[in-house]
Amino acid sequence: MRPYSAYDSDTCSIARTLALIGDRWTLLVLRDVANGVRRFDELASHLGIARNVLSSRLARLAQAGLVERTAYREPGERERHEYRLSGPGRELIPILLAFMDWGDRNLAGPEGPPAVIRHAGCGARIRVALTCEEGHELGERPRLRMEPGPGSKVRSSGLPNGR
Amino acid sequence: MRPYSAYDSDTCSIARTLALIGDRWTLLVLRDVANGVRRFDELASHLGIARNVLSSRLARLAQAGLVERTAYREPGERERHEYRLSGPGRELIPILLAFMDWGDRNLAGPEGPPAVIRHAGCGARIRVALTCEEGHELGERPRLRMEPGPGSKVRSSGLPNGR
DNA sequence: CAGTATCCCAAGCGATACTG
DNA sequence: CAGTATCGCTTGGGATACTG
Repeated sequence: MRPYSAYDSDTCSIARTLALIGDRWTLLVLRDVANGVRRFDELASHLGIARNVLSSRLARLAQAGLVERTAYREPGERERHEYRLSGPGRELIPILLAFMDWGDRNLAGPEGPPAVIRHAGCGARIRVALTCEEGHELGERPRLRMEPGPGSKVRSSGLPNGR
Repeated sequence: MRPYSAYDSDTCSIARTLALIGDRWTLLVLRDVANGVRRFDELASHLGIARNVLSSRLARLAQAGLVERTAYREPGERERHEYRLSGPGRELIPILLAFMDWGDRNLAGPEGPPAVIRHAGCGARIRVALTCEEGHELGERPRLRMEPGPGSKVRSSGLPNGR
């Protein structure tokens, strides 16, 4: 069986996702949009991001289909635009919550976490968990095994340095 | 009730975590280390990362306590070093799996996912899921509510632009 | 093999000015 | 208000050379 490093690093869902949203600002933009910050200026002001950068991030997210840019008009007002998560965009929420969970546990001060996520229906806290499709409980230190999938790609090691 | 944008953007577990591991390479380094790639040269070669950058990332991760750098010596060999995830580092695994899950669903080609994670015990696939502490099932589009926690911080809007 | 140090470049970012 | 365009800088990163 091949070692992990025999497989191409870029042909990996983590690497691919990172290439799309793995820069300094994108995840924070998505966090804000997920929390109902919908207008350009409000995003810019809350995040403290440069306007051109925000513009380019929103454009990329819209093109990738993670965010929808829609026009609307409140009575008496002129037309405005707003940004919302699309379907695939909402599927990113576990990523945001996984970051939040880790930060809460490892980087929060003694006061406690800066924010709490609750189930809107019952008010209980939401957590990110790993589940086994057989239904087994996975404790704190689950034993995982990674194996190549159908889309795996072995590294073409023709070049001198194996790249 | 204050809108989300009234709270400081940096005082957020997502922002804090991102400040630590949210650059172009760190998560990939962690992915490799989590998969048993333990030696410097193997990491450098597999990732295609510049050696100085790898060096600085590993140093930061070691200092933050996410990765442990240990010396060891195989019989007859000279001393070597290896990198492994520490306890807090292993807690990052849900983040990695959340990225992987999203990429599998949204960025994989028709062949299927490049890799599969299984429960070492039973061989069933592992998924990332959101759970409610009351035990409610959370479907595809769970209704979540974010509320300020004890460590929340309202934006100090003394400056002209509200920063 | 396992790094560290140096050099240089380019992407990414911030500030600002401008347009609908 | 909601962006786009331009400019200049800073920093992250790549290549390479060097040391234990």
